[in-house]
Amino acid sequence: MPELPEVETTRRGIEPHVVGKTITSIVVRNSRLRWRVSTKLKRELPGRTIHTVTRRGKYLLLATATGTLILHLGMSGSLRVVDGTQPPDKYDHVDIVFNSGDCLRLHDPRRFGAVLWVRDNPLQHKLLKHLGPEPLSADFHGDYLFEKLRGRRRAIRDALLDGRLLAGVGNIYANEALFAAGIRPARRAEKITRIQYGRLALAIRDTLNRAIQAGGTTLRDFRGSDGQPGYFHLSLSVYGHEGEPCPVCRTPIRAKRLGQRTAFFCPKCQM
DNA sequence: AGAGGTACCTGGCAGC
DNA sequence: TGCTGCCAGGTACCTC
Repeated sequence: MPELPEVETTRRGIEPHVVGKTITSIVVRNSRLRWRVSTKLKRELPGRTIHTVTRRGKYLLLATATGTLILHLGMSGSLRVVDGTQPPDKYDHVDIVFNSGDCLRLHDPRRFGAVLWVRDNPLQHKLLKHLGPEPLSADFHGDYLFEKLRGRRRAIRDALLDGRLLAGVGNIYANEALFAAGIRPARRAEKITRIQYGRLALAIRDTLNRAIQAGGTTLRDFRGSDGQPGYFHLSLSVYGHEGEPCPVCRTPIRAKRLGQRTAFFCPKCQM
């Protein structure tokens, strides 16, 4: 589910409800997420106050004075702020309960998500340390892509999914941005010109920004922190639209297996 | 170093 | 209706 826009939508949704709140307890109903949820959380988090809620790539960082809670939503995770008395459902694996009576509830059917507690600088944690630039930041631009991908033979779609190149872009937005830039997903990175990379960087930024504005993309089960789905799926041009007409030229959209995941493109608009 | 495959897990859906 | 197989928004880790 969640790529950068969905995580950012979640961040904005929970921020006003958790900043300044003090944690009273942690409830772990199923500790078997991507990594086992540490029992340290129950000891160390009560009494801590959340100072900030930030995002790095697809990771959410809830900072306290003594450490940071790192949350990842995996493929199917979502976070909601609910009244602590509300009964959990089958996939509500972790609650972070606050002194206000509210709790931050992690729902994750596939359990690819993560909840980690780190005392040191979270940006130096091994999961975050090697992440590439934020696509919405000033240090991400076409020249960066051109320099980093010079001589690389891999498909551009695969390169865009690599968090070490660029943080937070997943399969949906990689495909959508490539469509907007007129570049085929299977195109070898080394064949793309500096000019085209300039267009691609702008397309990535624009696609992500528009998705955030729409509250993210809901394909199956994504819900924002208010329980509402995102609406960007209504704006998807190619992703999930195999056989349907290209919104620009009406040529049927094609789907192609690239590596382990499906790429979508317009054979006429994308070269 | 880079590329490719596997693994983690469940729900939904197409096809029979 | 029910079973089987395949697919899915992520990414660490392994082998070649």
